[in-house]
Amino acid sequence: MLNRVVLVGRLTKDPELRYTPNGVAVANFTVAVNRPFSNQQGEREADFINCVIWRRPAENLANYMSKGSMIGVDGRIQTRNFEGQDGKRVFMTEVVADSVQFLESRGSNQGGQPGRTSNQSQQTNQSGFQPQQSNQSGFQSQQDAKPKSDNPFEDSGEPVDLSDDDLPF
Amino acid sequence: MLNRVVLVGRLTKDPELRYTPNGVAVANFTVAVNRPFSNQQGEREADFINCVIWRRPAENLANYMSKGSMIGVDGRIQTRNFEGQDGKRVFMTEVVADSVQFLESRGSNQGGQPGRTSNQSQQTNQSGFQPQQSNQSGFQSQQDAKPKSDNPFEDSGEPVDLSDDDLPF
Amino acid sequence: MLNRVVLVGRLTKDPELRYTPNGVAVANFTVAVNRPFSNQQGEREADFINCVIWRRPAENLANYMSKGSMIGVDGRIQTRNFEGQDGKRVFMTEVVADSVQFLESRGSNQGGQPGRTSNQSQQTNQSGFQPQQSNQSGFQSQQDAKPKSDNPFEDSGEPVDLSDDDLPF
Amino acid sequence: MLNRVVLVGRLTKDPELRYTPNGVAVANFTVAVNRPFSNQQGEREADFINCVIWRRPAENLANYMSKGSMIGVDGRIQTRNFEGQDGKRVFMTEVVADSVQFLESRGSNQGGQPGRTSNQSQQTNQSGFQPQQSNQSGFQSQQDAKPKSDNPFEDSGEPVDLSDDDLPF
DNA sequence: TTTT
DNA sequence: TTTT
Repeated sequence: MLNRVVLVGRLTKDPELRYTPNGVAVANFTVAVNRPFSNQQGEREADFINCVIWRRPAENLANYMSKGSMIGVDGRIQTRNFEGQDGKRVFMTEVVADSVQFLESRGSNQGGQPGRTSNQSQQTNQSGFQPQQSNQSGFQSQQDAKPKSDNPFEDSGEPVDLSDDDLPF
Repeated sequence: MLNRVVLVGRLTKDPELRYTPNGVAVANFTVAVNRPFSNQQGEREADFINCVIWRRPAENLANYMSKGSMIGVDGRIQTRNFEGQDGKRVFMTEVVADSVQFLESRGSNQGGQPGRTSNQSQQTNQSGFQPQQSNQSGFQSQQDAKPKSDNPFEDSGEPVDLSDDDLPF
Repeated sequence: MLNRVVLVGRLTKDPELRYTPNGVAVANFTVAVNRPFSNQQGEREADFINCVIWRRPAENLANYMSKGSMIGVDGRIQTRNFEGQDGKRVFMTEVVADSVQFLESRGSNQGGQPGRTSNQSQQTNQSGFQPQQSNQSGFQSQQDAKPKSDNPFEDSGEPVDLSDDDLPF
Repeated sequence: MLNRVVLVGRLTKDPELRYTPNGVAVANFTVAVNRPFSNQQGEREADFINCVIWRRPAENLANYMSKGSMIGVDGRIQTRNFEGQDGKRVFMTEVVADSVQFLESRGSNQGGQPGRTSNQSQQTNQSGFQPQQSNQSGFQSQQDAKPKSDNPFEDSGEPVDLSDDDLPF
């Protein structure tokens, strides 16, 4: 049974990185993909597609990409259902990403805030490692080492209420 | 912005064919796609993916495929939201199929009820046109002429409460 | 950089299973995919797409599928070039399959030769294990155990002139 | 029969725009897609995938994208064979693009030569229409109007030796 | 409950 | 609120 999804679009907000009780990283994010046609009012609409990614690539995504970043996603559609807070069954459909490609971080052309990894200007960045520059690579998150980061959210790695049952492997 | 989905799986129920007030055919269906791995209990789970298809291919799907039929779907992910019956906003994600491939109708190997198009045995079918035989083609619904059918559901073509706003073109 | 291919079509011949000097299984096969439109002569043409698959799934494919079998392929496009026998550089494009789905073996509906695994009638097969029946599963080759087989070609596993350089991992 | 390809990569050279004797535009181009893994020498290799696109999107591609531009491709694999100049049959595999997405033109971050559409600096471009800026859109070529251009190659539209038999519709 |  |  085949189940394959490929998306290219922009993050509607910063990815949300969490850790399962067992310490497995998982990031949720939403990709806005503009439709290739206009509606009857002549407007271009978009689809807002919920995605999840696990482990190392989850951390890379959270480190390098932020609201507005353009990414590519290769994955599969997953459906789940769970008890809602009102006791009703909630059905949800999301894309489980096998890999994510960093196509362009928000601000990469304007010298703005390049992701949440840094508050210094991109222009004066001396690190030599600038994953947020789309023109340098378009690399995939799976192969990237996890860089040192002073992002307290990520470093804390505090477990949240996430069952390992969601783990696809 | 890229948005591409390919699925192969089985219909969880007969496709539901409707017509917009303007007479445009639209079919809703759900595809069960078995996951390629087992969960922690060692069971194989499936994803149940809601799909829509418009116009002629919608009619072909409803005519030839039924619960249990294996199909291929080529399409894109669409998200919508609407006012639920309880006044709350409902978000939904579905696949809009560009084309559907008929891979095998339920019962095609066992001589059972081949779709809803006929109540005579497949063995004695003299029509010469047997779309439900996966070994004869694997043809795509887009190219197929709509055959005469005494299926009252399809012929009635009664308009239902469906806005043309949903039309993707 | 994204590179994703999904195919559903039929094997134009039996898969060719080989082993690298290191004993790694690799199978070459060609999938015929009918085009969804007719040419100017009103004929339906097909694309004949060369594919490779490695390791266990290669053995499964060779064991269960044969000329005429319908399969699904999920993979990526690979290009290579090598010195031809006439000293000229040969460029080739093929699909490297990550996984293959067995949709229907040739003969599964006609009771003919079901793959190369058996020369007895499908009707009288008592083995209880009939992977070539598309109606029983549509399972993926990755998860299947390699069954006992008296196929001399497969068992010999004789090394051929295949470099491990071709190995994608 | 399903046949779907999605690529994201960079043009290895400027697209080659031609016209059939009937005046139908067609562009050939090659996309380099870096592989997501290293070979045994620890080097990252790439696949160089030949593509074709027809009609309006062919002209848009040639107008806006050039060597080094990053694009997304949604299409299908096509195989053809023809008589080579040495009388031998040549088999070729290429991707027929249904649509192309402009992700980033070469030079869009460095202020270099932005495509072949202009020889003035990107900085001082007053046109208000800057398709080569990936940060402004990521629009698809299908929807774009063909802009006025003084590119002699494109304007001449001289017919070349291209059979309309290649036309996919 | 959305990106450019 | 699921297919084989």
